Amino acid sequence: MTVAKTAVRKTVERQTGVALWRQIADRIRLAISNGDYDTTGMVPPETALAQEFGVNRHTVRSALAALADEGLVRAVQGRGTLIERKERVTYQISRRTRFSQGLGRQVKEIGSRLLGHDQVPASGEIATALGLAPGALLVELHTVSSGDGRPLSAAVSYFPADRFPRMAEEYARLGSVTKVFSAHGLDDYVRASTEIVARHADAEELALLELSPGAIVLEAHAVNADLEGRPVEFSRTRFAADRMKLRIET
Amino acid sequence: MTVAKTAVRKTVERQTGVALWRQIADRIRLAISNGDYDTTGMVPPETALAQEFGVNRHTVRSALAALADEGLVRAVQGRGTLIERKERVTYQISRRTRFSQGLGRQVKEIGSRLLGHDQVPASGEIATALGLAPGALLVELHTVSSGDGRPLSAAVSYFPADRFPRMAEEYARLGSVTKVFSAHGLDDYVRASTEIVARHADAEELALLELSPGAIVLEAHAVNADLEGRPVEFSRTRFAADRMKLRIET
DNA sequence: AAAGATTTGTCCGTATGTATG
DNA sequence: ACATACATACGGACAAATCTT
Repeated sequence: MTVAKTAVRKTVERQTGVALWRQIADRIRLAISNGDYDTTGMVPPETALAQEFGVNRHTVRSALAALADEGLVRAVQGRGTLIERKERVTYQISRRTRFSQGLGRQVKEIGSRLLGHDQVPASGEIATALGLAPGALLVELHTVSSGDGRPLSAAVSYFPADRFPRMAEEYARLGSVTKVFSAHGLDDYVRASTEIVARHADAEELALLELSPGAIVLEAHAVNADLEGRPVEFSRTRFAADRMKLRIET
Repeated sequence: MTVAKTAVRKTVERQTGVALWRQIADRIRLAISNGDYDTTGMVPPETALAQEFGVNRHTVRSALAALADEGLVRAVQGRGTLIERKERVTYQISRRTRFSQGLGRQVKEIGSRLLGHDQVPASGEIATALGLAPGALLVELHTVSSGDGRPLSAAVSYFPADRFPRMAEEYARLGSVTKVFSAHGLDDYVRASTEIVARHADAEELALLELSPGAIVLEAHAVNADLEGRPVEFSRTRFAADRMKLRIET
């Protein structure tokens, strides 16, 4: 191919504060989720991986041990390293985005846990997004959602308290924002806008999403509105980036 | 908030393959982009940071040195460590997404560099996305785009060779896919779908986007189609995550 | 069934990077 | 700048489990 030659190392980088075994674990995880090893259902032999990445076999073993610890692969002596789980869950963003709905076909069991709730005054970005005067009362929900036992996202959601006074209690009972909206007489709503940023997870997110340090989160700020265009929800959702893919239909 | 005085390193962890200085650099970078230090425009003193994170001052110095190397902060003897503030550029994704258009209002100067081009047979995901039989000829473009001299994205784009035979040459001349489409008689097109994944940058991306090791890229796979719904472009764009925000209008 | 090849598991030692004081 | 402790990475050798011939 006619590409200008750049002095690019095809191998992993050293002395960067990120251990080689972790960089290699990241690359193998990506290859697995890309389906690169689907023909065999196994990771290539340690010696082959060591050669591919230009490192010692021990280093590859450290990487595979980390992936085994995540439950992504399982090593069997004499046979190889089997892939246990490869799928990234796709989260679809469209005008009719519903959290649980799209996920239902991809995982057997969806979990929604309410970590806590509060009443807070609107301010700044949230007040603007919801079209409220600063100081208007909001219901704040902290939730974690998981698929087949693996945490997928941690969210903080805000709702106008005057319109959805029983939000927290109903959510604890129903486990779905869509159902609580229904219980408050709002039968339909649409996604107005979504903003997405990627960054390293902070300590709280590492704990909530059961991630290891250096992990990445996709943070989405979303506004949902009723059919008259009045905003009904502002949410800040942190997705575990290595377990999720976002799909946007336009 | 009430925090225990002996906050013993709840925030950073050891033996995880990520050096403490890098974990701390990540946290300071996040705090800067959150605007936590906006009142002073400076990072707190090294001793304060060392105490906050429960690490030795040497470790904090390593973290700050890394951030200075990125150009995010500048240490001045006797004064402190000054923040060189940089805003995230917003990239808007909608049915009418045009790369250069939305960026124009946010940066003074947009740069588009053609790294190379090739003719390749369609296969796998790309053939599917473009609705072509495997083996159909494609034009492949490698490009890097920047705003005010900072690299923002690196893309590999594919176009049906029979419909856009002069794609590579015209792009080199016009510097915009939209203009080349026009030159081939395609006056309008729409974004059909976009899939987004976040991951660590590989060695090639670190070089192309001038990132430091451990940096994050947002990878978007997009399909553009003409008004009859026939796909005209498949692109795989890697955005420098710490310089970009994606906005989705639905 | 036996032998050899392949692949993961474990042990030794050495050099360098990271973190503290 | 120095000293100390631990994590990371490398190299080699061999054992144990599995598959192929």
